[in-house]
Amino acid sequence: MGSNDRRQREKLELRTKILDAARLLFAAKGYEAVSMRRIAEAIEYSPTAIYVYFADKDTLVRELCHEDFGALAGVFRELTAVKDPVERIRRIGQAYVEFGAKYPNHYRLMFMTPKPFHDIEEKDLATRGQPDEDAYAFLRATVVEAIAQGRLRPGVKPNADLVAQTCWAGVHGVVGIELTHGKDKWIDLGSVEERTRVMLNTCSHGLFTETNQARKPKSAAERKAGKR
Amino acid sequence: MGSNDRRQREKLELRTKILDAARLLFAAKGYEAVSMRRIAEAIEYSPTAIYVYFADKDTLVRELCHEDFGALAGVFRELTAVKDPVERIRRIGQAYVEFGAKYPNHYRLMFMTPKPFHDIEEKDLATRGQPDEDAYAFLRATVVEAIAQGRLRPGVKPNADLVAQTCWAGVHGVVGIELTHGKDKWIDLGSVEERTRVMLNTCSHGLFTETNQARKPKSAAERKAGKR
DNA sequence: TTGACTTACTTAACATCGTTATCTAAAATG
DNA sequence: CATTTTAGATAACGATGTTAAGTAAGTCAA
Repeated sequence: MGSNDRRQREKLELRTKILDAARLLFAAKGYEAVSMRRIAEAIEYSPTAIYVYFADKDTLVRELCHEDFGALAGVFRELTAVKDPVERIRRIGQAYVEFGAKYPNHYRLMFMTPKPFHDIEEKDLATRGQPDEDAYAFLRATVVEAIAQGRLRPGVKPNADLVAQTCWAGVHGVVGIELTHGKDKWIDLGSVEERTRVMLNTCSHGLFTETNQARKPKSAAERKAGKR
Repeated sequence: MGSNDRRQREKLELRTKILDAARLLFAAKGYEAVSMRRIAEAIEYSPTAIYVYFADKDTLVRELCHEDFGALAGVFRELTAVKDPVERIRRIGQAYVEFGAKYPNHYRLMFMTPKPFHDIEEKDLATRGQPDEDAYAFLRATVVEAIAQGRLRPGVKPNADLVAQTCWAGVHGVVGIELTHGKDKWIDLGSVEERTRVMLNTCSHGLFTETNQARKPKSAAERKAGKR
């Protein structure tokens, strides 16, 4: 029946209206500043109407973040074009920091707040391990590629998770410091960009071998190993 | 007058009683779980009595953290004994992660929560730049030492703040991931210890030169440069 | 000793929050 | 047309941080 469709469409409309109103408040003021009553005021409904669409405040805001994470996923997807895995890792890190700096409140909630309980939902389980969807899996896959190409610095344990998590921790730390101390005056923080660059250099040199070194096409070793 | 002294002593007693009660709640359950009313209940006073001693909840808990940070400062102080600056940096990082893992709630508040406004108090200004008191200054001073000894990896900009902040960001990221994703199931996290080790190795090799390399006592370069 | 002032503390209240229970009215369904 | 489902509203509960106003005791000068 057509009217049924219309009702569902209207319902979806209000749902996105709620999300949009919440997004504005959340982006501007953070989690605490978003209250059900203020969202309700913005959309001109009663506060409890929101509970028809979202179980509670937390799932609402998480849903919001989940949506906005499409942006980051999109950037990551584009990075598939970067052939050199180590260079791709650098780009991933750069994109990650840019995202954190641009959406501090989203970042805080997604990466700096322990998830309550419903951490593993069907959705999460479904996208688990697919690089296009799961940002960590994408990083990990790139590390696997780098390891396969023998790009690990000698002495580094060839554990993809460990290496990926170290890269992640590096940029995560840069974002974290920026978000919580970026406006402090007692510490002499440079620009995020520069700190990111130094961190990426550190990870490159600390975990991997130089691109040139491994790719030098005229080395004796390569000529010996090259099959193609 | 003696009775006046007694009164002041009693006042201090209640103050520490408040802090102790708050400490228990805070360490166990975190900032949100600490409510003025519950503290009041624990110390058997009315909730508003606390406001005689602390301006608001935030300053109370920050004061608490400030006290407990003596532990970290103490560990740092002991590290002065480590002669090699790069090794000392490693130890600083290790102590930092251990502190974060041991006192997650303290860590969250001090390093993962933007300070409201009163960031710069007299106390902070007074201890500013003294390595014994200011953990960051201690790290920075060690980096300065390392740079002075020519231990920076070629290509790394000899900016003490930049290098120090990169080391800090590295371990800060390790702690951050541990605190917010340590109990997640969707990600394959190894032990904090191992991740810390890899991160410290990464920073060592990414930012500094090998201890051996710079200290090898029999190299021609050193014999030429050595004055003593 | 007395009277004014100061300090420590309590009671009551305000504004806000997330959330639930209960109700109403409209739409979908048989 | 009667029944059931649904969307949404009103009112309320229990909790929060914080403030205003009151009280009782201590300090101190005359």
